[in-house]
Amino acid sequence: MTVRVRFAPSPTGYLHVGGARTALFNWLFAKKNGGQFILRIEDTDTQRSTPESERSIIEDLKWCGLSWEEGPNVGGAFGPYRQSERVRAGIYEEHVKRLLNSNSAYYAIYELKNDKKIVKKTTSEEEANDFRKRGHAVTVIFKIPSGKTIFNDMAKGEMKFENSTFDDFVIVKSNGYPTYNFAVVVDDHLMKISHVVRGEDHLTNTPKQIMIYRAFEWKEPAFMHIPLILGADRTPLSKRHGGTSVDYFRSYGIIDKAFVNYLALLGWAVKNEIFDPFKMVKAFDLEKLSLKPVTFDYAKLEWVSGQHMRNMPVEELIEKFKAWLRENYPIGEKWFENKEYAEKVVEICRQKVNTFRVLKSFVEPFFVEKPTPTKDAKEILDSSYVQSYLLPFFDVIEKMDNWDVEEIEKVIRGIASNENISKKRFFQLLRAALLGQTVTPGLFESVYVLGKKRTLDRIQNILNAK
RNA sequence: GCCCUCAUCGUCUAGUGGUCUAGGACACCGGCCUUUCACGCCGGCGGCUGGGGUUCGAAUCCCCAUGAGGGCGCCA
Repeated sequence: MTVRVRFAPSPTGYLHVGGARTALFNWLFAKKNGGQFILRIEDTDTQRSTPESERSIIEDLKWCGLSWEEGPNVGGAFGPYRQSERVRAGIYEEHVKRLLNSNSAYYAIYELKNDKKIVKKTTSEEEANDFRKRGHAVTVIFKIPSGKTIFNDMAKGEMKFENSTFDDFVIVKSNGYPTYNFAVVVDDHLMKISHVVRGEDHLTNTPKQIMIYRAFEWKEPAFMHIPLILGADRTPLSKRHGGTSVDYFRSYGIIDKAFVNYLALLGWAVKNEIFDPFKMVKAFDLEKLSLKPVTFDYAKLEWVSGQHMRNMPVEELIEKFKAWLRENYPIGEKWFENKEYAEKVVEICRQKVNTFRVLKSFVEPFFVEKPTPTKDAKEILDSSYVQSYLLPFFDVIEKMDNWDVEEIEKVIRGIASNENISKKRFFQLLRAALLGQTVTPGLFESVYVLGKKRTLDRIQNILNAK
């Protein structure tokens, strides 16, 4: 059997980290089994669905590195892949009729001014249309059969539900659109989905859906429900906890691979925690996922990001960093005109930061003509002793022939011990003078990367301002 | 209220009846390195939700309790 899985977001907001994780696990499962990963847009909520949301969800999925064989704007043999388009194609309508005919569903006619109160149930289309013409709201309701519904969840084992614990439920709204529980069944079946892997919030929807499968006499796919992501206080992850959308972490400056790495880590035990999830498909095993709701740990995410920051080839990091700058700090893109210099700068800065946002602040002073001093740096530069230590530094640097880190270190240490100043103060003074910050990459490396000319120019600038 | 799921350090987890005085990672604390902040290295703190069983033996199996999460929409 070919594995076909899908991710089916509703375009009513941003892609949530939980959604991203679900999508990732589906993707991983598909790849591992040589199957297909399908994207379907569930936009049957005409009030809340927006095209912008669909766009941003798709963009965020792509940022995560996910790709799909079938979906909107991609096509495929089982399209269309937007439910609104499927409504227009009459796909659900045709299936509702079958349910009506087999007595598995009925029309509900509501009181004229009260669309909560059902005044009549019927399976006659004619009768329903009649009422509709007279202004009554009409829906189609699925009739819960008697008995039990039993299925096997891939993670949790046998699930058994008494059908009597469920109430008949609406499958077609009065505006003609199918409801979620109905549309998923029809689409998953028609799209030949073999495994439905989704959040645990859908667990109790599953028996309802299975009842529909059985009413159609269709074979249902395999189901697996994965735990939800919670915040530190064990309540559902929300804005109060920090960010919840993929978009948030993206602009926060988390590296894409690290984000996906962390998502995979949530519930998946591996020996080496830092990895490229896309190279781990063989090792991936859905059924080994942990069953308990997981807490989203922002600190660990940052750590994972930092690991990737340092491990990945600089060229690759720079590509990603440039993409981040394009979206968040466009003037930073021109920093990379001098590729060789930029590479060196990034190389020394990446050693100490975890996110692009912080990388940007480390890197920036290397690229601007005259760095704007931070408050701390300004305080140092305003003090009276500045000239007396910067002058000898200038002279010594100017005389240097071999421009290498060891030599620079020797020279700087030399001044610190000759002059009447502590190493710490002197080093901080140089940081402030050269980079306008008191927190910088290693001082000797910084001077080395800046190069002789820039170093001299910057010192000259400070001296002139005195 | 009814139904469903889950339960090992603060967090993510290893563990599948004896090798567990419960292992790792993040966080935290201390130290080293040292030029700031970090990175890195070393060390420390810290946990089997409770109660009953089953068994020679339970983190591991069963039951109950408790706690947490989810569902019970013309939302998905």
